[in-house]
Amino acid sequence: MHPYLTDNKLRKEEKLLNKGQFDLVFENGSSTGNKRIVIHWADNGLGHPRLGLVVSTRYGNAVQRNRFKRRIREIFRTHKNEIGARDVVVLPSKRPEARDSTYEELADSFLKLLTRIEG
RNA sequence: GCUGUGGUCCAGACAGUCGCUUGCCGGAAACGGCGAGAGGAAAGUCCGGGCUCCGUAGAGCAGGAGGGUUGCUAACGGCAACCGGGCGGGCUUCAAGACCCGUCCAGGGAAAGUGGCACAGAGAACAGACCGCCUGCCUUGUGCAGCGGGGCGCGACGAGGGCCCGAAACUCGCGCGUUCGGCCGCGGCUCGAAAGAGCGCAGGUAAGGGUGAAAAGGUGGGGUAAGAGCCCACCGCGCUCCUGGAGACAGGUGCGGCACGCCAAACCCCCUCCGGAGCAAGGCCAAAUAGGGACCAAGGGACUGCUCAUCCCGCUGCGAAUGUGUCGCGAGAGGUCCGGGUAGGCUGCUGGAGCUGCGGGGCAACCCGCCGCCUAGACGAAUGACUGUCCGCCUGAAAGGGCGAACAAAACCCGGCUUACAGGAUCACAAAGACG
RNA sequence: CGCGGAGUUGUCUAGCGGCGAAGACGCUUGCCCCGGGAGCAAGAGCACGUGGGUUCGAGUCCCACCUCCGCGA
Repeated sequence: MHPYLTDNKLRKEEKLLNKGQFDLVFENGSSTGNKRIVIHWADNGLGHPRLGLVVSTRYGNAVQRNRFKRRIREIFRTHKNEIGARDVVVLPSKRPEARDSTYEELADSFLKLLTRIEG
């Protein structure tokens, strides 16, 4: 068991921090999504998952974009030992439902997509 | 009291759990403990500054910005007070002006130059005679009034038309009003085959009609052939002088009979201001690789504009028994240090034109003094999730249920402006004048 | 952070301060054809991003705002 999986923290090492790390996921990984969020993932061989977030300005203003990122971060933090050793990049869907989703709806979507990835 | 306008303030509160960024403390580290952690607009990036680097003798040209006055300010296109003007209202009055109240104003210059003023109208910027009015002349030229048509304007009008409804334009009709002028007829004359053309001439006159956004001062009186600032009074306007004011300006005397239409958010002129770039500025530390320089080690030369490559001599190793010389073969071509500098890291980075309270100055904007306080500093970029109590709002008869992120998030820092915003608190004003 | 440009019918563009805002494509109807396309003819079409201001008069000039596109570090 990797030590990062024994707690509920979210360190800087558990995030994607530069363009190279993002590009690896987009070029070598797979993707799936529903009407609220889209997930790209790829195995990273580190023994723990890492999270990346991409939210374009088309999603909304700065407050709405930050709120989306914080909620996804919270969901990732509380479920990170169910994801496996993967890099995961989460984007909001372009569908209008994505814009005013509640925290429960986002968490529900994320966990459903997670089972699809495991399968 | 209601309502409206403007200013100021708040932007649910408290407690807890799991997390995020950061300061201090402990620790070798992992990590732990204690504390701090978005806004009134942080936004738009529309102005102005600080700060940093670069440039710079001084001045000007070009370009850009501003524009009543005085003040405030680090500065401003900001703010305050005042001045002037427009609009609306009140009072007085026949009506206005003056006076009072509210509100708005990018509010220098059109007597420096250039340019524009469509349509209508006779004439539109050293104006202009269409009708009318007046005078004179002749070859005496639609007599006057009216009615109708046509034209034009108006209409909670009708029909058509019309994007779903319903308007507008447009067409037709109806009604009302209006029309300088034969634009036409009732209704003429001359010329001409007809179509059609014409139906006094020369002057004066800017009062009247009519067009227009605007017609070249207004009202009243005198005057005249009719008229006219032609003359006079008042008002307006311009100029001189005097007085008051810090000034914009205001008041007054005198003069001028009117010159100076409007547009500078048209070119332009005048005055004032502006060197450029921006924290990805700038500074410090500084890997790998490549390249530069110096010294040491053996390097030097030829070729070439220079470099590489190539060639020659030399060095080092091996071989020809050995030494000197000579010949052959092969290999090596490095080490140390220095500076620039990329990735990366650190810094700039938050204590400041700072905030609070009290006192003082000023009509105010704002300024001065003293006490106290420290209040975000991230960099794929920190505030999220959940629970409870109270509070507010919505719904409901109640119990209960729902909502509480409305707008919108620092990115070097300030001062403004502009724009967005659920709801709440609070203060000021609402007059002049009249009535009770 | 610093800048630039553009918003005019369904689409793409014109448009001296004075209009019923113009053109092409598209659309509708008719002719032609067995039918379609092309061609010819006729026709319809309430488009000046929003709000103020200057002016007698604004699509045009000025100011503020909104939206979109683009550039530099």
